[in-house]
Amino acid sequence: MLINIDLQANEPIYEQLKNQIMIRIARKELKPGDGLPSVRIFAADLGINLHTVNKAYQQLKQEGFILIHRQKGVVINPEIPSADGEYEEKLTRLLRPLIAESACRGMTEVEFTSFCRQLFHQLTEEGDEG
Amino acid sequence: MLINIDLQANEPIYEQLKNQIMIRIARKELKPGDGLPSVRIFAADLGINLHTVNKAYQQLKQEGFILIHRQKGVVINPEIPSADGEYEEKLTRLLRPLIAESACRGMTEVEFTSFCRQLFHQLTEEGDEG
DNA sequence: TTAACTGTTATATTTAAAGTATAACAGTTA
DNA sequence: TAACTGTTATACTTTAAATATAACAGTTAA
Repeated sequence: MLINIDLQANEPIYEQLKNQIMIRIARKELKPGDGLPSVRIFAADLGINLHTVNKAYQQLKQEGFILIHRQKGVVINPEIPSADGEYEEKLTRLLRPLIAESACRGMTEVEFTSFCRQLFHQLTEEGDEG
Repeated sequence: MLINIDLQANEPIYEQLKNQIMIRIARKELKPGDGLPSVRIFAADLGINLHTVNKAYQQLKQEGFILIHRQKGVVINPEIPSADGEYEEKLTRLLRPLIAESACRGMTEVEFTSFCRQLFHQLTEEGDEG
């Protein structure tokens, strides 16, 4: 698990952890059924507290990305819930300010969507680890 | 200035304010040279503190969206800085987690970019106020 | 059985950000 | 002079994030 955490960043550590794990699932560096470190091991590796890892795990579990078996450990969910109406609402809420600022700064619709397409590519096609 | 603020939301009030103003600039409901309420008036209208409005204004000024003349008030900047490398870095940092989660949830590149295109349209083409 | 490991829960504490409450200053305008 | 600007300063409360310990319940291997 090559995870980089920036302790100085504005973004909360547990959010960074969630994002890093989701990014690795998208890149297929983490595949369905793959295991994640225990909260204690992961916390020790990253030099952070056990509860911070646990908070990330609990939210990832709540959102359907991982399964937690009491003594078997943490595993990537083979059936991550598809994007539904609720998720699209969340996505809209988060994307709208980014699109607004980009438009204010002169980016066209084509420029913005091309930018997204390129990022999407990097996240799903790049790398040899998957 | 029809601005809606949700005092119960997780998103900080000054962030909501910044976003609402940027969205209205993108929609051309706010045009170059248009004035914004004074910090005191705006705060009173929204039922919040003067400093919260001031914080939003200071950041919008810092990012080039507004001009502040000491006694003349606050005005939409006619020359909002274009998207540069630094902005694209920020945009990448904010978009990557959204794209990763969308990919995990089965959205394709086409579906995601279409979603963005639609949102972009709503923000720049919709409404009669502009 | 014992020891070592899981996730989970509880409690207490520290730190930083967000927001509020007042107050004052300096400059402009009617 | 009075009323309005943005700005700055100080003090306070509330909340979220993160840490520090400790313990519990269940599993697994020695």
